[in-house]
Amino acid sequence: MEAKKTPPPPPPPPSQSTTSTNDFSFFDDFFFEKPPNELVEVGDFGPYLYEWLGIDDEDAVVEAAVQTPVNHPPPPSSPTPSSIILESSEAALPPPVPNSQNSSEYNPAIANNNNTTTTKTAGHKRRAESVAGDGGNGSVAGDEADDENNNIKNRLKLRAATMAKIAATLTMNQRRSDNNVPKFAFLTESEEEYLEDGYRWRKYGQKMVRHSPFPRSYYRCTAIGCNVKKRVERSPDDPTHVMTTYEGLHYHGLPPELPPPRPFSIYSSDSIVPITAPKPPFPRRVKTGCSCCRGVGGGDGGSGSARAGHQVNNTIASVNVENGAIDSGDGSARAGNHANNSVTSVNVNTGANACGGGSGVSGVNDAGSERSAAIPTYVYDRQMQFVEQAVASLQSYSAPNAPMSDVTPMDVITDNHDQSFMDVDYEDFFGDGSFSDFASTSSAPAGEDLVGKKIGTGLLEDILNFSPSMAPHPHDQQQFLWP
DNA sequence: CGCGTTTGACCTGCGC
DNA sequence: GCGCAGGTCAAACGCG
Repeated sequence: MEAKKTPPPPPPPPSQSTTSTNDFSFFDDFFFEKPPNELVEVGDFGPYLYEWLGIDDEDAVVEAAVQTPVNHPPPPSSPTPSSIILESSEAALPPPVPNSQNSSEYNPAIANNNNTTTTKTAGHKRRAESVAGDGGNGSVAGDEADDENNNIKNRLKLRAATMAKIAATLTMNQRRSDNNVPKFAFLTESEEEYLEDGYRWRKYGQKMVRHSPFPRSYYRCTAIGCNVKKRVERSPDDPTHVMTTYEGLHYHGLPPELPPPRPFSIYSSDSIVPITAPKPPFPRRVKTGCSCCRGVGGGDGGSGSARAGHQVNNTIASVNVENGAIDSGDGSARAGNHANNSVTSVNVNTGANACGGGSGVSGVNDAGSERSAAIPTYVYDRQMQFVEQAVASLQSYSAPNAPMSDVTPMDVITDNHDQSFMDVDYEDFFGDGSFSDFASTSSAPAGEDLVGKKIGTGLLEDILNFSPSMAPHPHDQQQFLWP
């Protein structure tokens, strides 16, 4: 890596003795929150890394990583993103290359080429840069590019091996309590227990829960290496609503047999129209009929296989995104894949202090309250990833004529490392309401990427305006070089 | 036969 | 320490 990259603050020694291999707490703040383009280097950890890993040398680390391939097809021109495979914690990691078809995104070499002072800038900046036509689609010439890619490869491998080691070290319950796994939830008015979202899920459990007469079903994403899970249950308070909670992020695309997500906008506007709305009826991966077709009824046990045949008039009453230690506990639901679905609010929370948003409560967080902290842009990026995925799912599988005008301003709540809150009203930085930039689709008109720049810049300005005296986290300082 | 679901058992954390 | 609750496992089962 070039010298212009400011070394991250070295983590404390993993442990005072080599025996406490379970002490990985020092990764929480540093390791797991590396932005998408920031890969762990050996030097980041000082001499303790291999000792902590119990591995003799770097070759062994890399070798271990190479032996754990993932079958995800890498995006074009991406520097070996598929080398990452993690047993449990990968959901918490930003993707080496996110769901984007812009090959220049998340390419540190290219990003560096564009701006030598913002090596640590996150994805949205690079999006904006590439659209600005200042070389964002360019490439690093010759050996320099090769060296850079090799460097990235090696560090990816190292991170993979390290994370695998960590995962192997974690006990089951340590994994369960991983605070870094993002969670987001939907509450959907639907007769169906299971609402298609475009991903393929495998059910691995069902259980009656105390607070509800309805069973809770547990699903895992079936994509290789993907650890995203979701819980599905009917709301005990309002049985007309289905709650679905997602845990983790998909770092892969939709199954190929599915239609790609439509570009979209979730913001309230009469003028909003889907950009490339598919013509109904949509292709669907529906296995069995819904209740209107075969009468699932309110059946308890054994109802887990009830796939949606079609959902009509679903209403997304709330979307709650959370990356915090505290589970919102409100479950969720996602958009049905059919007619007249609507989103009434989106609530994002990546902070350790969860909003605890109640289920189905629209606009859980009051905009403008408790503005105090700055957030790193990569945290913001992760927020946007959550939202991107969540809303993309909703939008992709909702009807083209869904009454999106019902959407209310989105609140974003996050925290910094000090866990203080910042609360930004959606309208503050999503000024024109367009959210399409984050759909990471190749079909979005180029102009929409400018929207992304606008959003990001606005957010940072908003943050800074509300926290002028807040010293940023050491990781953050470079993040705020966003022009 | 393969794949996904079902479902009882098991594991773990937490409160008392 | 015990019981409860949530989450997960895995063998059995069912369907295409």
